[in-house]
Amino acid sequence: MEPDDEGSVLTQLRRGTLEYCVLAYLAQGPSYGQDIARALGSDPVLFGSEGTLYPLLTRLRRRRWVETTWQPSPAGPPRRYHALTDEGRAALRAFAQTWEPFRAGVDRLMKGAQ
Amino acid sequence: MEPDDEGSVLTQLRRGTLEYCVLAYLAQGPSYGQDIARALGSDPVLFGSEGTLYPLLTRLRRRRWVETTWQPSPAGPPRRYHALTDEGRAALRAFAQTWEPFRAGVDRLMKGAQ
DNA sequence: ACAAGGTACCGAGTGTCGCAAGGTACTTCA
DNA sequence: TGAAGTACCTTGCGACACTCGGTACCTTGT
Repeated sequence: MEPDDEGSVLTQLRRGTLEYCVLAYLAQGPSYGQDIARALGSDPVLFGSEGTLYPLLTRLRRRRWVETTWQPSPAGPPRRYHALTDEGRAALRAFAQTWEPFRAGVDRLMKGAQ
Repeated sequence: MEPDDEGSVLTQLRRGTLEYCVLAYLAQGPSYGQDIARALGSDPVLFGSEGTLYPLLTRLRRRRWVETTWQPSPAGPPRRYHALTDEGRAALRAFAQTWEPFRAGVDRLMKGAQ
């Protein structure tokens, strides 16, 4: 893929934030893969493809930031619901405190560049 | 390294933005490696170590976003000055237009998570 | 009954890029 | 002459978003 393709700029931007975006979405209530993909995908800026999501969710599970339960679907195969743990909430708060000054720093530099 | 270490969160955040931060700094005037490192390093949020910078500058040069000239230093080895090209300025503008909605999207999700 | 299509989950392989550590070279000054 | 400061550069590594491909479940139409 071309390195100066705009898509790849977004790809790089999403690194490190995507998993916290998922956490933030889960903070509003438990959800399952396809729903998360649709929700974050509705803002095409935040989320690329579904193939990204499942490895990410596995990572969150391994870190015990989410706990999962299988639940039957009204129509279709069962869904794996992901619920934030206390550790997950703490990680999300920690991220928010890192994100804030970072975003401020980038904004300041960008503003100075015009 | 611990995955929930705060340093590594920043490392991931910097991906994709760091090179545009350098471009933004260069938009204020040509500069050389050590000076860029000091300038961005003064905000410890944006910049980690010097080892990151030179590969990054090489990348910018290869994409013709900067042009370099060697100039003698008042004291010490010669410095390689990096100046933004028109292409570099265009890339910076394009990034600013990608960054804006991205940052807005993350902010919105983070705000909704409390 | 059984094929087709929608829903849902998952994994292997790839490439990019920030980082740590280590290395080279030039200049000045004691 | 050797130590200290400045400046540039490379190697090896790890994290993670992405692409592509695959499996399984359930409903519906014929």
